[in-house]
Amino acid sequence: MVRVTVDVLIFTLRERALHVLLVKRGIPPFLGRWAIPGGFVHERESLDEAALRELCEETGVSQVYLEQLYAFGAPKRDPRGRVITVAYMALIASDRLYLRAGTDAAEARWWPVSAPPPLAFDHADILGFAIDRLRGKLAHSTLGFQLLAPRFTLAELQTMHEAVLGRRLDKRNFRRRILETKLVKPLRQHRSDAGGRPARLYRFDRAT
Amino acid sequence: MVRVTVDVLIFTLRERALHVLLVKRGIPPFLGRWAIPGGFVHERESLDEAALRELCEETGVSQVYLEQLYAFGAPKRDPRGRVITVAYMALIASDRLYLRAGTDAAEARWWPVSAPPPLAFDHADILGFAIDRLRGKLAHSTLGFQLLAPRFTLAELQTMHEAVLGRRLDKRNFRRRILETKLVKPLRQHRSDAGGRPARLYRFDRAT
DNA sequence: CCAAAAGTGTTAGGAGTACACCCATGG
DNA sequence: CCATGGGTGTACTCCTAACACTTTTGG
Repeated sequence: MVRVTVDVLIFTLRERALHVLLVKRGIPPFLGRWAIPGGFVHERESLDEAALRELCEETGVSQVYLEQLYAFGAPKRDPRGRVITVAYMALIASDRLYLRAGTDAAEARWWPVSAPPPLAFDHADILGFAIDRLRGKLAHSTLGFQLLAPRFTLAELQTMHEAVLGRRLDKRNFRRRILETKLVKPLRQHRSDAGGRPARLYRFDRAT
Repeated sequence: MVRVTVDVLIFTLRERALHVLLVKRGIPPFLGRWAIPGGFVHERESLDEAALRELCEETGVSQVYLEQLYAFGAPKRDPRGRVITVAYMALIASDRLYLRAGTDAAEARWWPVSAPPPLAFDHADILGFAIDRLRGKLAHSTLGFQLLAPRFTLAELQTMHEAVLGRRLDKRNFRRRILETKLVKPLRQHRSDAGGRPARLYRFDRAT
């Protein structure tokens, strides 16, 4: 009989780079190898609910962006037997994150997607699939805002886009394009992190 | 324990309209209702292989375009118990089709996607998902050629696009755009179906 | 006053869209 | 010769991309 798991790719921004949460396996197979967090789907929960549960167990957060990616079902992807996995992608703003102590996993940490460690199972394929999907949807949807705090500067928004896409963007074109969409609403507040002119804060405005 | 099925949406063109193959259920639940053809995933086959197998059982064809769409896993989507289904989409040129006699299903026939019958389970959702995906990918990929015979006229190609998108397209713009892509190669042959000037034939040319 | 980051317009090229007439063939 | 479908070009709009200097603050 087939067993079904969900694996959840949890992305966040740290230090201007896109990171993914991985856990170190405490049991065979692939003991000590890094893996995408996940687990079996329970009898009375939907796939989406299972993914939310895994996400919450791992990070303690809820109310996040979550999207199903793809079902991976090669017969020998898990040496223990027939396991099909449905991969999900979650995006979390780093200000909402505190990694939960005492998880199932022996160890959990953030890895930059530009230089991940060797991964267990077919998880490298799954990670590649997720990054492609994330890049593809960034321009045509509002999912990117999920990686930012509720109030953000345009420089932060641009840095996020650059981190996801892995390339630099033109500041003036970026700002014009963003402001034309009416998806962000300027606030009266400003913020000055380092020395320099304080930046205006914006918030995401789904309505318009 | 969870069971896993694959459901395969098989699309083709008939009489200038996009059609989908549905089967009439011979057993409860939803006895007599129309449904997307599918079946359980076997122990030693991948999801893709299971979808190919179902497709071949239903239509007798192989070597077709097949793409995984989405995994549907609401706990009560099947009243008999926990069944997760992975939906696939297949595209077949009508010249390659002959519906296989003596399938599992009591009856199988083509339905126009613009006016499908009431469907079993959550299959109406799945059909809607598939059509959205097909429309979305038509412009940015070469999958549409799978719905045509190896040699086709530009009018046939345009009719196919119109059938999938559900709207009329401008002839001159369509032809210019297609020819600019270099994806089609003109042949020396022409064809005259009805009265009128014979149309030049083309073939899909993946190489360039 | 100097360093550091924020903020701001114009131009050129390419993509998409609207639109009307002549051509080749069969009957 | 006429009905039928095949085949062609131009102009306008909009989006994208390239590009450099001024402004505001903290130290």
